[in-house]
Amino acid sequence: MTTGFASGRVLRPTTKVLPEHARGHNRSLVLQTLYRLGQRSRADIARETGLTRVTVSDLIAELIGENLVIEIGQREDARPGKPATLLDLNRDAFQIVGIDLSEYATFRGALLDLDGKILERAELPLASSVGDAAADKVIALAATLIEKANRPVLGIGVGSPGVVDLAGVVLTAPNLGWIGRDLQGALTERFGLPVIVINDANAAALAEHSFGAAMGDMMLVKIGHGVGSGLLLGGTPLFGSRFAAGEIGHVMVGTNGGEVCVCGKIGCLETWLATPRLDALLAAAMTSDEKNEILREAGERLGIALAPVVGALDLAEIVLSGPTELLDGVLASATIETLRARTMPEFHGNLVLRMTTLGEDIVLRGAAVMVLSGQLGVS
Amino acid sequence: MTTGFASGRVLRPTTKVLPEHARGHNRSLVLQTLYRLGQRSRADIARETGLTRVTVSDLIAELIGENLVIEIGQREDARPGKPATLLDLNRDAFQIVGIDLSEYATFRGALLDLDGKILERAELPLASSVGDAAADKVIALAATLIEKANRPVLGIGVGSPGVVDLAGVVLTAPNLGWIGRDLQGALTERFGLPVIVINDANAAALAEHSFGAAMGDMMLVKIGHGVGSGLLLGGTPLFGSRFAAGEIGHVMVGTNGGEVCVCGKIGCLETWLATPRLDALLAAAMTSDEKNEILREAGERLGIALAPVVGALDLAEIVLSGPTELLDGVLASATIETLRARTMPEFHGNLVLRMTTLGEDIVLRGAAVMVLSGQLGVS
DNA sequence: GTTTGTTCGTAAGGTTTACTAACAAACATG
DNA sequence: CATGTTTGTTAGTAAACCTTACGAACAAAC
Repeated sequence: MTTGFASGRVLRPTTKVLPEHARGHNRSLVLQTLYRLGQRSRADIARETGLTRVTVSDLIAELIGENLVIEIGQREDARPGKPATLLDLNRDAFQIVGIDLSEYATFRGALLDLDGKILERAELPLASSVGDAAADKVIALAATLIEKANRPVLGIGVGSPGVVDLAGVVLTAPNLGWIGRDLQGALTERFGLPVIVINDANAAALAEHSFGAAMGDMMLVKIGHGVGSGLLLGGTPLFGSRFAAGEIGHVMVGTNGGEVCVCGKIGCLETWLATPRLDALLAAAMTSDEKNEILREAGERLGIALAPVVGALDLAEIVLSGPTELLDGVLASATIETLRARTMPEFHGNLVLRMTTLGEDIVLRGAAVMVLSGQLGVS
Repeated sequence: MTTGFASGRVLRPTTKVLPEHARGHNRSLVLQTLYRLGQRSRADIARETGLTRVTVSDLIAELIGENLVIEIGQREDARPGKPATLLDLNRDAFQIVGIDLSEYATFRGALLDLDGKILERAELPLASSVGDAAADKVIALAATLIEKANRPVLGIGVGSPGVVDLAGVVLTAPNLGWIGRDLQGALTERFGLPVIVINDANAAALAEHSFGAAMGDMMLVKIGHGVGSGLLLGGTPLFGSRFAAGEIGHVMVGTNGGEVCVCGKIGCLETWLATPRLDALLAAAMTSDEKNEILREAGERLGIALAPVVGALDLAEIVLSGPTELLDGVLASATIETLRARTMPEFHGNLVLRMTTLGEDIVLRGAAVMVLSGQLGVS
C-alpha cells in the first residue's frame, strides 16, 4: 500500500476503548487520590479529580463494596455546612509479598502492607542452588510469607537479577542458572495470585521513585557482585528493545587500560566497580590515601561511563544502591565531579547524585510497588 | 500525610477520562487504520479494530462530514455478498507545512500532502540573521508555503536546533541567538493554524520511524555543524527532564586526548565529528590512507560515546543523518565495530547502524509528522 | 431562638457511546 | 431460481458520566 506515514506508528491508538475502560481509569484515579493525599471526603475527591460529586460517590460505593475504601468518620474541624464523611484507602485490608533475588547468597522476602511498610520478613539461604532448585526456593519463600499474612494477599512481586521480559520470564540470569525460565507463570500457577516478576534494578528504581524523593527522570545504579541499573524516564520504567535496558555492567569504560573481565573484554564497568574487587583492593591497600585513590578511580570510571547517558537522556538524578561504606563518600564525589566535568553545565549543572534512602529493602519494596500498580493502578 | 506509595506517581492516571475521550481515541484508531492499510470498507475496519460495524459506520460518517475520509467506490473483486464500499483517507484534502531550521545558512521548508510527499519547496537564506530577524524569516518562509497551498493547511511543523520545550518555546538556540523564544506562539498568532515546534533531531527521529524502516527503540545521530541526536523509546520521542535529551555534542569522549572545544572542555564529541572540522582535516590530508584514518578515528570516537547509551537503553538501531560522503563508509564501519567491541554481544549483537534513507528532507518531514500526529492522532 | 447561607451526599433525569439484534440490499454459486 | 454470504443501516439496550435539584447538617448573624 502507501508508504507514507502508514508504515510508522506515529498515531498512537492501537486498541479500541470502551466506556468501561474509562470507568476503570477513573476508578484508579479516585484510588490514587486517596492514596497520595490520604483521608478525604467525596467532595474533596471530586474537586481534586475534576469528576462530579455524583460520579465520585458512585465510584466510592463500588470501592467500599470491594473493601478497598472505608469510611473513617466525620471531619472534626469547624466550618459551615454539613460535615464531611472522611474516606481512606483501607490500608489494612490487604498485604503484599515482595521478594528480592538479587543478593548473592540469600533470597530475601517480606510481607508489606499497602503503604509499603514491612510487617514480616523471611529469608532463605541460596546455598549455591541453581536452575530448578533455585526456583523451588523462590516458591518456598513465597509460601512462607503468604502463611504469615493475616489479610488477603494482593499479589506477589519478585525482583530478579538478569534479563526479564514483560511477561515475567527470566530470559537469562547467569548466577541462578536460569535461561528462559517462566518464573511468573510458575508462581501464578502455584499460588493462584497475581504475580509480577521484574528486573531487580528496575524494581529498585521504582521503589526510589515511590518511596524516596526521586524525580521522574532518574537512573538507579545498583552496585554489588555485579553492576546494573534501572531507568525511569518520565516516571515510567524503560525496558528496552530486548528487555535488557540498564545492563551496563559490561560496557567498556574509557580508552586507557583496565583489567580483563570475565566476559573477555577489557575495562568493563564491572572490573572497576564490582564490590568483591573493590573489597579485595581495599584490603590490600596499606594507607588511607591508597584506599581513597582506589575509590576515587572507581567513581571516576563510573562518571566516565554515565556521562554519555546523562547527556543523551537529560537525566535529573542518579541514585546509587549498594554498600554504603564503599559508595557513599570518595567514590560518589568522584562520580559526580567527573559527570559535571564531562557534560554541559548549562543542561546538567544541577544533576543530583545521591545514595538511596531505602537501604537493603529497595528491591523487594519496588517489587511490591509493581503489584500495587498492577492491581490498583491503571494498565 | 502518609509517606507510602503516596509520594510517587506509580499509579498512572492523572486526569479524568470522559466517554467523549474514548470516542476520540476510537476515531483516531479508525483514521490510523485507513492510514496504514489504505483502502478498506467499513466492515474491513470493523474487523481490523475490533469495533462493530455499527460503531465504525458512525465514526466514518463523522469523518466523511469533516472531509477527512472519502468513499472511493465499490470493491471490484468477485465474492459473495453485497459489494463493499471502499473508503480511504482523503489524502488530497489537506496539506502540511514543514520547516527545517537546522541547516547552517538556510531555512528550508516544504509543502507536503498527508502522505508526506513533498509538493512544493521554498527556502530562505539565513544571511547571518539572529534573534527577531531570524524569527521573521521563519514567518516569511511559512507565509510563502501557505500561499502555495491549494488545499486547507492542516498545520505548520517546525524543526528547530537547540533546546525546545513541549510548548514549542525555543529555550536556547545559540546559532540563532534565541533564548526563551516562543516560536510556536508567534506562528500560531500570525497564521491562526495549529503549529508544532520541536527539536530538529527529534523531528528527524520521528521521520525515520514513520517513513523509514526504523524500529521503536532507535537513536538518530545528526551530524553537521554540530552533533545532536534524537531518541525514540518504545516508539515515543524522549524529551528529557529539561527538554535537552539527545544533546550529546558536548559530552567528552574517551580518556586519552582530544582537541579543545569551543565549550572549554577537551575532546567533546563535536571536536571529533563536526563536519567543518572533518572537512578541514580531510582537505589537509595527502593520501587516502590518511583520509581513511581520520574518518576511522571519528567513527571510533562516536562508538565510544554511544556504547554506554546503547547498553543503558538496549537500543536496537542507530541511524546516522548528515553528509553521506563523510559518514557512509569508513566512519560508519568504525562506529559499529567499536560499538560491538565495547558492548555485550548477547544483548546488542544484532544492533543495526545505518544511514538515514530520507536524505536532507528528514527534519521537515518529521516536523510534518508531528502536525499529522497532533491533528489526527490521539493526544 | 430564628434566619440565612454553606457544604455534603444522594436522587432523578438526560446525553453520549458503543453494543446486540435484526434486516434489506446486492452479490456468487449450485 | 433458490440459497447462502457479505455489507451497511435501523432500532433498541446498557453503561458511564453529566446537570439539576433536594434534604440534611452545620456556622454565623441577627
